[in-house]
Amino acid sequence: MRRDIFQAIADPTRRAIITLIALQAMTPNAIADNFNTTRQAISKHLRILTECELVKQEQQGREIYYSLEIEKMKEIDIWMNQLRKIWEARFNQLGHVLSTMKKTKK
Amino acid sequence: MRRDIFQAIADPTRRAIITLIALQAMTPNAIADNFNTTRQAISKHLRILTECELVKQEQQGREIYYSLEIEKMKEIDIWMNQLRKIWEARFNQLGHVLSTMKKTKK
DNA sequence: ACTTTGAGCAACCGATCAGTTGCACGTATA
DNA sequence: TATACGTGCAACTGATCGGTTGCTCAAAGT
Repeated sequence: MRRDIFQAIADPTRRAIITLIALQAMTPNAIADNFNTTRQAISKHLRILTECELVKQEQQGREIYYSLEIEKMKEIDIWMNQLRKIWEARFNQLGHVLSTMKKTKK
Repeated sequence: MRRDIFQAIADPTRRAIITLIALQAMTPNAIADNFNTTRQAISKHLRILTECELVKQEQQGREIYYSLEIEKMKEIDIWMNQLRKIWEARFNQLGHVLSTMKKTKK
């Protein structure tokens, strides 16, 4: 199974779950109350989120509290920053080309 | 069709395409040279990226150059920042709880 | 002990996805 | 004008997805 973060956050329901549990740990039932689906469907989403370590569980009696693994979210930042770097490199390159053109003109 | 950015970047091939054209505009054929798939498959990916405005086209004779729409990428930043805000709010709240506990202890 | 409650797991279903093959169309080039 | 090239589009296929229903199991409540 090729579960990665980007696939995990692709689904709107999963993004909503992430937003929900970002504020406080919640049980599957409590999470499901916020959606128009069955608890099992939410459970499936939680399994996917757990599989790619975006979420961690904490058993408390027969209840399981799910909370966000903030560190893992940074992987998205990392990708975005890599992209920004490439973009800036391109921008500098363009600047270089422009200054070269200027020089040539001289 | 519910094409949104998050679904667009869920696919690894599409992320690779984004990284490729972030540096410079490229034609579908040139892009396809970097992958083990057919040109048509890449064309499909480009259509999806175009549909959610992550990519823009520029016709040049019979060739079409695709380049990255950096502004659109910021939508990911926006979501991440919203999440960060929630996370920080939670952190402050936790701090408040801790200080309240301290006071109670006194 | 019996019942209720919270939760995960498995099997199924329709929809969507990523990829392929085949085709059509416009633009260069000979 | 005939041919090669670059591209998009449509139809098909196997795989995956998101969701439902039904089951089991363990922990709480009576």
